[in-house]
Amino acid sequence: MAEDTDTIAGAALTLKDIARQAGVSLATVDRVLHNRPGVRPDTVRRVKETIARNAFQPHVAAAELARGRPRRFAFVMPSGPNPFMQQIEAYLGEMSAWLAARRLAVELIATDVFDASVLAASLEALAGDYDGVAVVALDHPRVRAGINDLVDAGTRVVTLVSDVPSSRRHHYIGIDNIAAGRTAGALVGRLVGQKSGKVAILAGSQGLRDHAERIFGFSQVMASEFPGLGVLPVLEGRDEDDRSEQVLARLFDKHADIVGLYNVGAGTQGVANALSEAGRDRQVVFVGHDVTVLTRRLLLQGVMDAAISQNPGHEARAAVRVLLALARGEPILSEQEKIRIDIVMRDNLP
Amino acid sequence: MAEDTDTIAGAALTLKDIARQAGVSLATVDRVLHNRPGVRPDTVRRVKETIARNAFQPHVAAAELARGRPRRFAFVMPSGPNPFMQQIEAYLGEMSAWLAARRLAVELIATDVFDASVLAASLEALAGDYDGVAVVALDHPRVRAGINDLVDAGTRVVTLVSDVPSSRRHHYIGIDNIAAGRTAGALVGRLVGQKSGKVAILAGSQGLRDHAERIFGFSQVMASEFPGLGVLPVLEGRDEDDRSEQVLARLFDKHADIVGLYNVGAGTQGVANALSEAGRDRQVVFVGHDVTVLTRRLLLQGVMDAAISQNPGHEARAAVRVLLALARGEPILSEQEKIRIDIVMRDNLP
DNA sequence: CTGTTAGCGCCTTCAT
DNA sequence: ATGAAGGCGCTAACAG
Repeated sequence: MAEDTDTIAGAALTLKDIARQAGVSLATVDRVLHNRPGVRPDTVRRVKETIARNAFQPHVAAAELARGRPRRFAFVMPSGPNPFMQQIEAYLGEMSAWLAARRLAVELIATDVFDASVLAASLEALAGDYDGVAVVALDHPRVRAGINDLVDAGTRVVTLVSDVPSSRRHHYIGIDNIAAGRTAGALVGRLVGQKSGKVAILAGSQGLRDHAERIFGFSQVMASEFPGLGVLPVLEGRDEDDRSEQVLARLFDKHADIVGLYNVGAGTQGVANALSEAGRDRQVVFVGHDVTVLTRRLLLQGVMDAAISQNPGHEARAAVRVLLALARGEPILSEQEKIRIDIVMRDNLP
Repeated sequence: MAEDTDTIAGAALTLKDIARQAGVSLATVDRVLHNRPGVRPDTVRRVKETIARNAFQPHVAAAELARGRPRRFAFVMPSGPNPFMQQIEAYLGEMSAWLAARRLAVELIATDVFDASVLAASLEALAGDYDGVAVVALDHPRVRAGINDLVDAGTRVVTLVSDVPSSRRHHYIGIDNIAAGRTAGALVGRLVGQKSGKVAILAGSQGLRDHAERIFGFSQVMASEFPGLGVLPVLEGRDEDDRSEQVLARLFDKHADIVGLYNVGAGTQGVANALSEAGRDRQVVFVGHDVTVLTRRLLLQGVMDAAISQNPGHEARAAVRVLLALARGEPILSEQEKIRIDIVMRDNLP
């Protein structure tokens, strides 16, 4: 019986064992383990060595139990009725039993995240009350300062969906929007195939960092790989259905040779309306973002050809896990927490 | 400041609180909590009611600590040098610190999973020694019996990558292969575009359940949505490079009008060789499975157009998490543990 | 600077 | 059928 066994992780030493081996007390090992002051340098060295030699891992369950007080995390989210954000909140809700069993309290804080001073004020108000904060952040100097202040106060901070790379946040939970735009471009180009013609881009606003990045990636690919397809100037629909429909309708009137359409943000219903009223919903290759009830239906109907998606459930859970790992001082499983750019077509709808 | 707060999970009751409220002792509550015998029916009812009324959640950390003995999980994996399986094993290795901190021991057991009696024997040998078993299973009556015996003995069992739906395994960690085949079909069809011609299918063996299912899904989509593309009879390459190259070379000789190619299993290097030697690596739309060093390179080179992938890291972690949740009696976050069918193209390579 | 000690909340014998 | 009591491994006072 060709059998071969290999064990991953087995050890079971305790703090006490380390203390004995190093010739010190429990408390001293604990101090070293948490880089707390009050230990002579060479004692530190001796203890660290013993820990390393034994590949000692403190038992998280014991540590958690001994802490006493529960951990509190805050999620600072946009106050408007954004379906994607609502999905994230819903998935947090699904975790409630999981959270309760670990004595973790998650609080949702709704704010106008598009107003830098309001958002910054909300962040300031959190100081000291939470072990960790996840925030859908606007990239603005005041917000950056707010984040940095929290970090300085010892709070763990992760940015969610929208990043502030220049801040000292511990982690970003979200996708690379430039790559997402490139992916959209490759799909539009490939799905259009041999045909030549024009490609339209509709964004919420080019002032939004994520939209701008997606457009950048999209244009990059179109220019370098599909030079036969002319890209029309970017339209703005403010992520609203009505406005999106109007600007697109006007565009369809002007150009009869549109073969592809990239919707960078929301306003999807408006896009679908404009396409069907122009009678072009089957001819134009239409790629957009996120899987919602609406995009799901459009994909099934064949109106939409592909959706670029970031998994909201994954983002919700990753944010909690990363905040928890940071708070505990545990390593982060980076491959697990990385948010992928999903290509969703009709047959692999989740 | 438009601010609104909402708390998810807050409680912090303990077993003792429940005991006092129900007018019984700690031990009795514990018995009820774990459906252990030795409690009068109406006491059970009273305690359960108190638990429900307070939405009481036992603290996992305390439970884990009190158990004393560590948990042992076994992963029964194919013994051959399969790159995909090696990836799963590597990701398990990456979790070792995480596992150690939770006093979980994971053991890899290499077996000839393609021989039903050998696999069944391996499973039998595990009885009683493990809290949970993950197995890459062949769908065969003897294997099914082996799985059921383990389940009956109280071991938690999950099937990994390859399922035995008729067994009583607690969970399947893997993708829906029919949907994966459909996704491949939709991609080949859409990427071929206007051109007409023939589509080739290369599988390892049609006797393998997952390969058969993928072919089924693929053919379904081709027939219903791309009737203009003729599907050639399925070739078999035994997942070997040499053989795959040979059978494809012969096919390319016979048919000058091949526009699409679906590689259902492994042997990818052979496929690439055959394509380039026939000078058709840029004209034929080539879709295959899994992201490996090789398929990654082929995607970047433009030889391969898309890879259908199941995330091996996700599968490894999901298997561990599900076994752990089952062992603890915790609910499973089904959306988290579901393995998605990933479409990977050049621009969204992970 | 270092050690001692009392829990954290639950599980598990062992009594009753 | 039920209860009492001792730990599991770590943290956090408090002593020295």
